[in-house]
Amino acid sequence: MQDQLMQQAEPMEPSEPTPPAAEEKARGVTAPDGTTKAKIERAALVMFAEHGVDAVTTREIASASGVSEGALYRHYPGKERLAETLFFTIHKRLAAEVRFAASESDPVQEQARAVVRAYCRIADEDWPLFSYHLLTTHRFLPRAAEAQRADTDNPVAAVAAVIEAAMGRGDLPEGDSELKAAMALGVVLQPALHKVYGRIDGSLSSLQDELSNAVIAVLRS
Amino acid sequence: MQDQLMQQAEPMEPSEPTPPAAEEKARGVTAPDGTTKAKIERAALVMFAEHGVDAVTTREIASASGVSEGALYRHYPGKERLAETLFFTIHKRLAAEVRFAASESDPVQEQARAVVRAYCRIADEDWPLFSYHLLTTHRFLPRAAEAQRADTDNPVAAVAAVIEAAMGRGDLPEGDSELKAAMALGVVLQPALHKVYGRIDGSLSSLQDELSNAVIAVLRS
DNA sequence: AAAGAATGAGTGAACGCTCACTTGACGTTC
DNA sequence: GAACGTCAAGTGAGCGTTCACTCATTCTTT
Repeated sequence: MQDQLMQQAEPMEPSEPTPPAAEEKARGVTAPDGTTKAKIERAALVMFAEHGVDAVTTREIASASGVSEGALYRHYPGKERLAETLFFTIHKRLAAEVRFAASESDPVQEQARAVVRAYCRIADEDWPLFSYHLLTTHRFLPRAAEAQRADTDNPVAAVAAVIEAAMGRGDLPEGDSELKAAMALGVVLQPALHKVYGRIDGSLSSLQDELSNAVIAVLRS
Repeated sequence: MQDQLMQQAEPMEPSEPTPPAAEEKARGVTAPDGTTKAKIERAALVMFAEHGVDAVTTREIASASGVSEGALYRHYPGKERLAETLFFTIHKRLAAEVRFAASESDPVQEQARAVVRAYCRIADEDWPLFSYHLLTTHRFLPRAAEAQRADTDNPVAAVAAVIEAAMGRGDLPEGDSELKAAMALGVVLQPALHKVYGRIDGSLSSLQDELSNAVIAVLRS
């Protein structure tokens, strides 16, 4: 990206392969940090989240991650599969975290608080990954519609399961658990979206009390 | 679309220019029904909503609306502006309907019910338009970030204004009206999204009581 | 030296958009 | 009322560009 000049510039040490001006850390999503695969994933993720999958070219991903375009194809069969992998990585992780957070607490209010806290933590820890998931759900979910209900776990099913269990326990009034799950998720995800649009600043975690209270109110409504 | 065969086929009456098998009605979004512009808009809208703006080609839009590709460029400077026009048409309409619905009722619960009812009605009346808006917000909103706060009215600002007024009136406890607006919108929009994904069936209106109750619960939380 | 990883110029296909042309409705002239 | 001119609307083959992907070659590691 920095033109052809730097080719015969000073021979920087190989243990620091990224240019000095670069500030991005290459946290892996699927691969161990520092590997070529991780660099590709991180660069793709950040750009996908900002501009959308279609607006980012393979050349741009290569250039931003400091590797060649061909290297991308050694690790992924194509751009689409790369985008899909990134999506489902966090998709499955969110589901797992929801189930875990709910399993650690008891009355449904505490479960709600724990789940909201987990969502906020994940979002703040890796905002590009979280916002990418938020913005591209409609690209990948319909395709996996069958796999959805079958093997692949997902956040919605996880939340619905928690609600259903609470209903069975008498913690919540009986009702449509799918709808309750959707509404509860909306309470958290819409503010997250507004953060993407710049209408809300600060971390999501700083809102967790208000979010939790609203979620609990929805569940009881 | 139907090959070259039909050129010298039976001479169908000119008052019925659409092929007999066609079932789409060409409800206009910006233009009067039946016009070429309306046909283009409707076809583009349906395909954009289903596959995303980038996945639909101008050739496909032309073929689906039964006009030539060139005709599209007589009415719009390009595909992107077509997509943008469709988006902002409903964007502004939603804002106007929110303000109107809120102005017609008094205590904030009734306002919430009226606004939710309006949202559900619009969604059910023209689901392609509504779901297109839902799925492409992140494509157009950031661009209009400045215009957003200035001249162009928008649903979020409208909802926030209603909430703020209710707070001033003492109808609701004081609090962050932007956040409350986001959460309240999420309660409605996330179930709408789930309808897009096929996780929820039936009209949105059939859920309006549950949605209203949840929205009110959020506002009071 | 052999295998694995990375390179980057090259390729073919697809796409948004253009433009010379056709069509038909309407007005004007004699 | 026939001939002509004008104009808006529509057409579709074709143009230039972009992009995902390939592969012969080079570098790196063991």
